[in-house]
Amino acid sequence: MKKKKDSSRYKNYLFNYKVWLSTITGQGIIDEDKYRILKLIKEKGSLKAAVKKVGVSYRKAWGDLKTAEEHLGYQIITKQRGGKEGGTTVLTSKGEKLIEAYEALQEKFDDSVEEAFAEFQRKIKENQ
Amino acid sequence: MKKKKDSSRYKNYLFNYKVWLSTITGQGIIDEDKYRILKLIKEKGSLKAAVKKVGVSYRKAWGDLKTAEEHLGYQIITKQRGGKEGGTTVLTSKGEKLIEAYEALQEKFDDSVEEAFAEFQRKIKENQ
DNA sequence: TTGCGTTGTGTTTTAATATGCATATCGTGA
DNA sequence: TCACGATATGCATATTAAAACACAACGCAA
Repeated sequence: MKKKKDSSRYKNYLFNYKVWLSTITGQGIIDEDKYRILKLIKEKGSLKAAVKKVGVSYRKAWGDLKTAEEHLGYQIITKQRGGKEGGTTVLTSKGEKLIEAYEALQEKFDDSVEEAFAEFQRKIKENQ
Repeated sequence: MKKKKDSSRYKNYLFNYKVWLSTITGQGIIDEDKYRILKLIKEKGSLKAAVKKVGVSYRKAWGDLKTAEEHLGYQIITKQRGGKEGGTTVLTSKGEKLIEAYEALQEKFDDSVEEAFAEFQRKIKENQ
């Protein structure tokens, strides 16, 4: 049995919300999972270790990162096969900028939507 | 070949975002599709007509609405079989409140995240 | 030169969702 | 009382995304 992963941003309300970014053609750029993987790559220097912790398959994460790079038009990670450790994956400086931008975005979202959520809930509550 | 439906909220940026609400246990309450269906029910008085326009199967929409009602704890639509037209589906007043609250939420999102998006994009642009 | 551990990638399997189909139920109006 | 058209719902099929699997490729270190 696989544990169910949920990348929602939990709020102090009855409801969740999720946000993710994609290109206008629908290609995924970054979401909570990919963000966590990138953070762990930065920490561990290994994609394999990162996906294990996040609980997503290596195959999928590898493909997702490749897709994201293609659509961004630049590399966010640099990978190496072989060597003492078997190989490594590290963030490029652009990759670091990406996660910083994503963090800032999430922070702004958290702040700015709080009121919207509170109001939604208040309106829904009137229905009880 | 089925046409791919996308319930993203398109912005004047390179990116999209999607928002949807669920209970904290992950049960879907409302998203863009369900919102559109409810609007069309209000307009047409028919679930069948609504799902046709939105492009989702009657079977699914019917089940989703039922689930949403179970988790909200009240009815958002009232349905009738038989009669001149074969049957009808209309919104309850609580259903109307729900879509109003959802509209207000989306509006607030649109307003409040605009700045966050702009800043994200500005940061990402530095990467080019 | 062999083994190790990780990246790289196609193929197969599995699981989750949605669709499609079949058929019952109902209420009006002809 | 019969046909119509929409709702109601189980079930079988199809679709899709993800996971699992299986190896190849690589480079260091013993």
